[in-house]
Amino acid sequence: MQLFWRQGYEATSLQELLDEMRLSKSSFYQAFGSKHALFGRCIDRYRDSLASGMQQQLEAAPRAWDFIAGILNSVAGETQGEDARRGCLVMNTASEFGQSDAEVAARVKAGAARFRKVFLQAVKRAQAEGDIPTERDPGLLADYLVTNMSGLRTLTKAGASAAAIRRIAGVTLSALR
Amino acid sequence: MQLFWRQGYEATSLQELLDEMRLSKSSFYQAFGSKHALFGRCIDRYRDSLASGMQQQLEAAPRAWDFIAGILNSVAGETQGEDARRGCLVMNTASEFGQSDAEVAARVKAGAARFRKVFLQAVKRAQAEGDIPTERDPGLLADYLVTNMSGLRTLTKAGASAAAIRRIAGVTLSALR
DNA sequence: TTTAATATGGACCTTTCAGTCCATATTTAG
DNA sequence: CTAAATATGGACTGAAAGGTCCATATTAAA
Repeated sequence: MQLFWRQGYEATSLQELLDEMRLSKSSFYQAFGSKHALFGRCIDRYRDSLASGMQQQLEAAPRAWDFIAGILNSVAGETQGEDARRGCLVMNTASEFGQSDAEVAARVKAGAARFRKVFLQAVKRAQAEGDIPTERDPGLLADYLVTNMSGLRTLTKAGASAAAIRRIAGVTLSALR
Repeated sequence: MQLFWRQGYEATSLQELLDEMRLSKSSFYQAFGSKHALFGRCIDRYRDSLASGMQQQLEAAPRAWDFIAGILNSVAGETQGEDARRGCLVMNTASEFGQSDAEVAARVKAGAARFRKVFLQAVKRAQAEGDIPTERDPGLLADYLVTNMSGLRTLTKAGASAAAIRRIAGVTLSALR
């Protein structure tokens, strides 16, 4: 999953996967069937672990607004360190595959839907807490947040600085009020 | 350029390029040197032609605001037709390469900067025309617009409908007022 | 301890990848 | 018309791609 996340599907060779997993080819094919099948499971795992992590963060946040602002600003932190600028596996995959592979496209859609769901809860709670006007459509704002997370991460890949990301995230947030 | 745009760099084979260009291998290598070199020129060409097209649209628009709204909403149209959901070559390349290839990264950065420049002009004119408050930082809003264009196009690749794109674009626009 | 089931290493397969090379056409210049 | 320069087709290369297969280890059960 880490390799696919960092490099994408095509750019990750079977050999790299074997080396990283410390597995022989036969063990690999017995366990996973194919590179493509493993990739599918990686997307699923990524989606589940990221979504549940977000969920926990949301539940732990004193205010849903803090969660939303925190998630958007956290992209700034992804410009530094070991695994900098690797983006989001689901959106990276959307970009690499588009609609060319039906199975992959379905997984991407499911991933986007999961992330949207967390944002939807967050927006609704923020509305209940008085931080977002109740007349705004929470589903639409959730879509908007997914869009902006994706956009911010792509800008990160394009070389944007942490400071730039934080400033743009501020504008994104301002649309919710 | 069309092939790289639709499929990305790795996923486009030399053979596909030769077929599309109706060129033999020797002619190709004499003319372009390598697949990588051609790719670089494609990015440059894409950047120049897209940026100048945007510039023209901006100049032709009765109000800069119409241009901004039009560009954002035009992504909705990219969900249908022949070349649907191929995104933006520059941002697709940002996603595929990240910072892994210095030469490519520089070209991506130059591309993003060009698009930002057009948006910057547009925002400034829209401020002069009274459609965007003058106290807003035009450079920041330009960055925000690039971010949202990228995000909308990635959502397109993830399978979002034209209607969804238009609604999200509406939220994006609302942050400018 | 013997037998059955599972796991694994490594050789091998075909295909495709980007890229090179050279002999032959074709074009341009004098 | 000739000679030089350029363009091109096609054979060829080595490397790497994903994937298969089988004989040998290893483990678990009786």
